[in-house]
Amino acid sequence: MDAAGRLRKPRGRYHHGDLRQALVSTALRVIAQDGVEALGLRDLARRLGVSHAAPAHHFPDRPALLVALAGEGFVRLGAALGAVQALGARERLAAAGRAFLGFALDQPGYFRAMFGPHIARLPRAPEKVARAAEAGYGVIVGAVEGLVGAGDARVAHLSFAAWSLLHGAASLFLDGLVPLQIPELSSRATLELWVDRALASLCEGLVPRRRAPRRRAMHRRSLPELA
Amino acid sequence: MDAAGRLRKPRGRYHHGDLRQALVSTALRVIAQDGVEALGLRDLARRLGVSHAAPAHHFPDRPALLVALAGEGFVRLGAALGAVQALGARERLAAAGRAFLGFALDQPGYFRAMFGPHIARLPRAPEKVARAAEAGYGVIVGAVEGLVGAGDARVAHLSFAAWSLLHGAASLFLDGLVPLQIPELSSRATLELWVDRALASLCEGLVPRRRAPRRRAMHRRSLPELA
DNA sequence: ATCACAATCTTGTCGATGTCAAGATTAATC
DNA sequence: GATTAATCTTGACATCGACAAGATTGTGAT
Repeated sequence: MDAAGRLRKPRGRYHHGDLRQALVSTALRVIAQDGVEALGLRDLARRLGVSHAAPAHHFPDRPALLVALAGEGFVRLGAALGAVQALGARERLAAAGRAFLGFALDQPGYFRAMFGPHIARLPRAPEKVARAAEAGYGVIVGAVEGLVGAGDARVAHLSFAAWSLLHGAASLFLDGLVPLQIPELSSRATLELWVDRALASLCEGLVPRRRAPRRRAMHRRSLPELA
Repeated sequence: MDAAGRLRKPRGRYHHGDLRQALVSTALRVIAQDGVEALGLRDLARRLGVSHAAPAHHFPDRPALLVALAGEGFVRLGAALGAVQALGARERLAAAGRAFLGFALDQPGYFRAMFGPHIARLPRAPEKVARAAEAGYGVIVGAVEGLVGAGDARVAHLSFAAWSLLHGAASLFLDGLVPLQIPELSSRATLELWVDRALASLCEGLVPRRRAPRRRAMHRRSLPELA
């Protein structure tokens, strides 16, 4: 097998040599460019110069390929988030946020495969994905615990808020829903800065640095319309 | 035409009578249950007791149906958000957040059609969708302006943070990615409460109520890994 | 009333897809 | 070097979105 990252199969050869890896990387490129919906097995085979049924020998069906992508994606995200663990309690959450957002923007293929709307309906994925996602989420929770102390009731709140914020920002940006509305946010650097500030604001609001009179109140406002 | 909300075509009749509306409402049900990917024109026709080519007379192709759903969804979301405008500046943002989240949870079909990853790639949609989404986003911006004053540099930051938070929370919940990780969040009421608190925390952090020494600093921490 | 026209629905077809089955070719192992 | 396993190919089938052409029904002018 050749060391070079060849994708298309040479015309003479019968075997591709590294079809599985080629399928994965090409699928990631397709998803990054045109979304999960645009991913087709026959199309992949065509791009790689291989017969339409060849992919089936590496991934039994389309869902299996997506599950494999999501699984590898979670491993990579876990690695990126794990590197944050070494940091001090004060900077860990901010670093985790930057790592998450950076992963989403750098690897949109993985991100979409991991967090797309299809993921919950993927056969065989839920348990595996849930466990892997839990690991990533655990890093966020750990960082928050380092901030407010483990066992604090605010841990769950702040973790979830941070997770939602990061997921929302990444999704909006990747799906092209942000630049249309907020011209300032067309650049990636601005997005990262703003998310960084928003995360800091969240902490500031939920766990004020100055010893303010510990008011976890402010929520006794009325809930108008929703039950 | 019968007033009752009939869906399937009576066996004797040649015309359905209200096929367009039946297509829309059935499509919403399908999307709410199984996602946008599961939406098929032939499947819809089958459910409604109509030939496989009948839908084409109301929606030329699949993207057109999705665009129509997204369009109507934006109208409804706009109405829900518009009702917030009457409120006082202090409560407007929280109310807008609850309205947005309530819409997403009550109308998951519309929400997915509006904010799914496909939306940016939908032909003819971008301009229309962008304008409609801008209107909804404008309500958020307006509410924030009522809080910190128009022209304030923090308006854009806080608006974007709130939007990301709401979008992320709604997406995670609808895609089944939350309950697996955070058992407390299996109930909708808890989700709404937590989002409400998170939104309040965001405000608290970015625009402190007490006259704290205006420190928009805290961002001079180093940016370790990302460029 | 009736006639023409437009709207609506049906049947038939085409190319493309995912999946399965069976055979061909190459690599690996004893 | 022969046998076995892995890999790839060809062929087929059901299903899908889309197009074309014909059938049926509602509408409006005369």
